[in-house]
Amino acid sequence: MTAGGNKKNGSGKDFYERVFEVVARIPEGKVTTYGAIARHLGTGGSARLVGWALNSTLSEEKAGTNEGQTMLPCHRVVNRNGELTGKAWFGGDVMEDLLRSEGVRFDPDGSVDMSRHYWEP
DNA sequence: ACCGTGACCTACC
DNA sequence: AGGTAGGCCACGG
Repeated sequence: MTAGGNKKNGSGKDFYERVFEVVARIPEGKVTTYGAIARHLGTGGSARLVGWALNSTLSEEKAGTNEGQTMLPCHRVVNRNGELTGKAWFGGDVMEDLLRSEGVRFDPDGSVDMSRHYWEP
């Protein structure tokens, strides 16, 4: 984790907070894409930052900073292809199970039905 | 201040 | 139609 395992506390939560808000606003049974979020934030072409932001936020959550409601439904965030990219980060099939629990339909390939569950900020 | 990395996306060949 | 390459912004060291 040269640059992945970050832990910025104090200043620099600008981007993370923004992503957190958007992702937290995702309705149940709906999924959005990194690019859409990035574009909404203004980062536009830097969709990777969104995923990175989630990673950082997750780090905080894991650290125990989740005083209020630090539940970031990263499982509702997928790539442009509808694939659960961060599935590995979740720890196996937790992501898929969560989405399925919400009523999300999965394609035979294992991707989410963007046509029915695509939500845009 | 620069380089390297990152859960991506778009464009060109 | 498929594959490859580059780009974008942000953060750590």
